[in-house]
Amino acid sequence: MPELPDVEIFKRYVDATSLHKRIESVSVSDERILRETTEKKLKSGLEGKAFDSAVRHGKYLFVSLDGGVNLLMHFGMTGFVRYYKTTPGDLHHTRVLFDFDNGYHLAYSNQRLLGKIGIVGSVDDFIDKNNLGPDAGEIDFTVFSSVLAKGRGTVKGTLMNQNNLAGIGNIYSDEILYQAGIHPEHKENELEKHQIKKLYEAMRTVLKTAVDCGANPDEMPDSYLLPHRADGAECPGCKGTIEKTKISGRSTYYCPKCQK
DNA sequence: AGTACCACCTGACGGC
DNA sequence: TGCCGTCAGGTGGTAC
Repeated sequence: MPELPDVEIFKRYVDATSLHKRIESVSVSDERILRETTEKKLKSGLEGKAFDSAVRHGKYLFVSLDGGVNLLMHFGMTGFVRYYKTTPGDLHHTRVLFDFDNGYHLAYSNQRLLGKIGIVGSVDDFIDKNNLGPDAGEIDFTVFSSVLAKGRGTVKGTLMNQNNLAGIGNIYSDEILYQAGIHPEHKENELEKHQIKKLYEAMRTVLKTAVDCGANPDEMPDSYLLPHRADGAECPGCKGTIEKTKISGRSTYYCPKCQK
């Protein structure tokens, strides 16, 4: 699931539960989730230290520890974190577990193993090295416009490309385009100025609203596509029919009447 | 340089 | 009941 709003919720969750507690031990139950590190390195880097603060960039979460080290977390499609004292019955697929000195635990769960856990020094270096664009929640209008002006692909593809701007995935690109009234296959360099402005405003509003709703579609306004994101569903705007199609291999939902 | 497609994984669901 | 294909909100490599 996790796109920018979801990861922002995870960040707040980690901030609220897991900071300033001594990490007694770290255990990895599936090494395939590790990125450029090993269980041994993770243990030696984290055990005995404490999480200090969490920072999010796009869909990545970095949790800093004393000593200039950061735990890197990416959630893929099925990842999340959970803080608890007694192992919850509905918690499966814990890949990495952090045990704190207060008897509580933080689990990084990820069913499909598409995410990753690692250790990085500087967050800025990581962003540079991976060519991540500015965070979608922070990008200013001028930069946003210049990004959109140069590409020749579909608007949807551009919004989802993490090298352009970081944090938007399949779900929220659909929502943003729906709110902006722009067809997902619109060629990005053929967008008019007022459409780019509208897209930018929609992006900001959607991301903020989603975070305010705890990234939970059930909490979102009825005027949003997310609660109606199904083939044949009723468009909350025009009462027409939501259609499903595929754009660059990803399932895409949109309203043909509202989005031109 | 930019875009399209497949592989990486697991599990749920519908059809036969 | 069981097997099979398909699909799922991400990313990175490779091939055009």
